[in-house]
Amino acid sequence: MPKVFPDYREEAKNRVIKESVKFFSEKGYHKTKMAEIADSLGVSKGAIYQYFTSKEELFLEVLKYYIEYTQKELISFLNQSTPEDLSTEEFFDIMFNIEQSQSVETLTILDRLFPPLDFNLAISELVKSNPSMKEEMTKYYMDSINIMTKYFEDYKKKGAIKKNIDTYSLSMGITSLQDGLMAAMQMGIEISEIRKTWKEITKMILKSALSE
Amino acid sequence: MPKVFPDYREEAKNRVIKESVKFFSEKGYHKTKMAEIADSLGVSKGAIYQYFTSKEELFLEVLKYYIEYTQKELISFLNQSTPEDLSTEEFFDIMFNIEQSQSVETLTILDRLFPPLDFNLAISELVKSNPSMKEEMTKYYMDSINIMTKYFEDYKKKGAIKKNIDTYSLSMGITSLQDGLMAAMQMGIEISEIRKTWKEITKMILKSALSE
Amino acid sequence: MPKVFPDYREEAKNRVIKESVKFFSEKGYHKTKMAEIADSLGVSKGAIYQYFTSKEELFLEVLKYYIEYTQKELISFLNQSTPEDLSTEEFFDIMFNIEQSQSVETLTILDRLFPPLDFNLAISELVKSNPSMKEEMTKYYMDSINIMTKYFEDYKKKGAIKKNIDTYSLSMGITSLQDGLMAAMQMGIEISEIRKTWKEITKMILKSALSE
Amino acid sequence: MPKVFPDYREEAKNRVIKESVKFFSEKGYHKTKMAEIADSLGVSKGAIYQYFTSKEELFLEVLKYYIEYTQKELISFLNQSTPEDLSTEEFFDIMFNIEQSQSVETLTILDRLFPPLDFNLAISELVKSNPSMKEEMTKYYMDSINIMTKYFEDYKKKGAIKKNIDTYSLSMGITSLQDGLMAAMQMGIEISEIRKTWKEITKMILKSALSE
DNA sequence: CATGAATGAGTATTCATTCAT
DNA sequence: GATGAATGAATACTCATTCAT
Repeated sequence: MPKVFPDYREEAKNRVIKESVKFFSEKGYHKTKMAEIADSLGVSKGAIYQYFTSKEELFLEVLKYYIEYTQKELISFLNQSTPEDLSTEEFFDIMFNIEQSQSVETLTILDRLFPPLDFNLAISELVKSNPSMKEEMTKYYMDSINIMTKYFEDYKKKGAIKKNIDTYSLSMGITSLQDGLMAAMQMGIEISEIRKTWKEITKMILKSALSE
Repeated sequence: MPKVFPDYREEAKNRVIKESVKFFSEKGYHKTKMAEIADSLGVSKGAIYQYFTSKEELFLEVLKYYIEYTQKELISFLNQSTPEDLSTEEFFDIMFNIEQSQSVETLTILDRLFPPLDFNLAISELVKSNPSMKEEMTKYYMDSINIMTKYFEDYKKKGAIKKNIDTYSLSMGITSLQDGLMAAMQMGIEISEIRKTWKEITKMILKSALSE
Repeated sequence: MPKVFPDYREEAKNRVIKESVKFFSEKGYHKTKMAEIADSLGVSKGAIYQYFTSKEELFLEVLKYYIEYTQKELISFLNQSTPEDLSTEEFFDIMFNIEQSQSVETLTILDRLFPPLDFNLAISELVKSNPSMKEEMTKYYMDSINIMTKYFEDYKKKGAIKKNIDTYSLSMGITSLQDGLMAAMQMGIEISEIRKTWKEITKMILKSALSE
Repeated sequence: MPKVFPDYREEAKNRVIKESVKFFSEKGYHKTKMAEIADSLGVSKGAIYQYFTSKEELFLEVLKYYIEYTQKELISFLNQSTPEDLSTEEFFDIMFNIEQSQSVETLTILDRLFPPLDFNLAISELVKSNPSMKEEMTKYYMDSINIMTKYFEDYKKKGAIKKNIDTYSLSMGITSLQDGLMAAMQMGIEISEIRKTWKEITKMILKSALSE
């Protein structure tokens, strides 16, 4: 591990972030201790503080990492799909970070990622004492909506989506449905139920939105 | 209030719960301190422990109080409305705890209540150290879905809802949409945007679900 | 120890202050640990934090306590003495907190008090990050000068001090001499040497200041 | 500067010392971090440890540097002045490290040096964990006194100072007055006030000490 | 010689909870 | 029942110092 390597610092940060994801997603912000992240990385606590000023900052970076990852997944999916594909199991699995095991019955959440709502408690708490963070989070949230809006707008121009549809509301609706179902997942609702709901509801929405 | 009064205890508990709601909803679970709840009530910390074994228990009671309140609102609304009314501003305002001020422009969130998402999230953290709690919370969540399902089922029998519609998925979809928009509200998205999305999306969903 | 006693809080604070004096004076600000103060008092660390927000605040209170004590000693001495008495061993011993043991040879510094300069390091450090504290300290310092100035001014009116003497400078000079000798004491200079210097120099100063 | 140069080491040490002076004098011992000294020098922390075993040792070297500098100034002044010159503004400015700007009103303390009291005090804390250091510091302190004593003794022999004057006490008195006024300067007392006190008090002392 | 990543011992501070009065 | 002083376990964070490169 050449420590004088130019991008060593950047790589080290990333290693910490990736390790932290596991803990924050599994145990939440407060139950996660700096000591256990350090232990898990096989380094001292001090080492983490070389890269992140505080636990809060580390959490924020973890958050960004996750959000950016998710946005990329979304963009990549949209680039190769038609609106109808949104009602698809594939889209559901990607956006909900679900991994299909051998048997269709056992679905597990990818442990290298995590449901975003697991963070929201911490976010909503941290945001209250750190208003600048709110802006940033809002920005990320809106970005996702805007990406989808542009996508729908394209299809609207092509005539695939009805003229009278507000693509921005459509995007926010679909995003919200996803977020809400993510919460349901956390409440312990069966994934199969959630997946079914996703397919049914998006189908209904799209049926109204798409031109015949 | 004479202390010999039989349900003095019950009333005292309620007073604590109602005061606690403000803090938990405004500052979240961790940032809320037992001391400040006590101060705000004008009693000592010890007094609270006369009624609640722990902060966690208090929080749970607050949760139940909120959920029951919300369920009542939902039931009461459903009792006097047709499915179409779900796309209505009235329903939105009730379910999102929004209070319309004099001017249409200024909408404020009722401070005596608060978005349920914050709760869902606090739960998701607490649930991990108290698994028995998960069941209870899931039960509450499902109850709400079931109430709505029964409601839709009635309309299905009457023929107002198409035969092929899965009313359970419909209910979960609408509930999730609501939860997701609640999250958007917390992210700082304009209430007018959220309301618009709610109206548009529910209208789309219902258009597909309702018989012509 | 009745904890609900009206002035219990005030008394408890004082007990902490008096205990802390020992440690701060002996080991300085940084080497003194909250834990040892607590241990020495036979209470938990938390107990101290009930009365003082921080170590810094505790230190400040200790400081005030000391300064006020010293000012009182000064006032009391001046009230019953003529300027000539300043060159006296008694004054020296009082102002330098020196206690004469059985044998004249063994002089010990009172352990319930402490040389003020021992604090100055901490003060000068803390003052830099807490400008409001500087004002307060300056105020205390000036108060002492002013007390002495008024005293000399009285004697000037009575004709005992020459008309052309600036009593303010005289006061600051004597105070500074004292502070400087206190530092010398800390440097390990023999107390007998310091005492001798005090007597000689004050005598010289007063010889010039007092009317024949 | 070629690294093969024999006293490269010595020069490097000096560079570190001169840079450290700024920080120690401005922020005190504890608030000064090795990292900031290194940064300010544009080198790594490790580099400093090539020349100084520890922060404490560095601080001590800085101290010596300062004391030696001050002693040189004192010696050089005494060599070309009579005792009366001690009451002079020039002596004050030199010993108090004050720099006269264009206008007489704006006096600034040289930032490359700093009041010795700050050092005395830092010593008093460090000395406790490193008693051997005390001797060394005491030696330095006494050296200064002795230099002045010898100086006065010369004048005593010449008959300029009264026979009955203890020149050692006289020296310690003047040194202490200086130290005490240095403390006053740190307390935020106006330099003009301090300078005035210096002139008045030394004049009084010398009036008694010098032969008519 | 120089670097700077990693160390790890050290500590102030917080706060839910208890219990003597 | 009520009080609030005391508890004590729990943890984030600091920074002088080391050492592999």
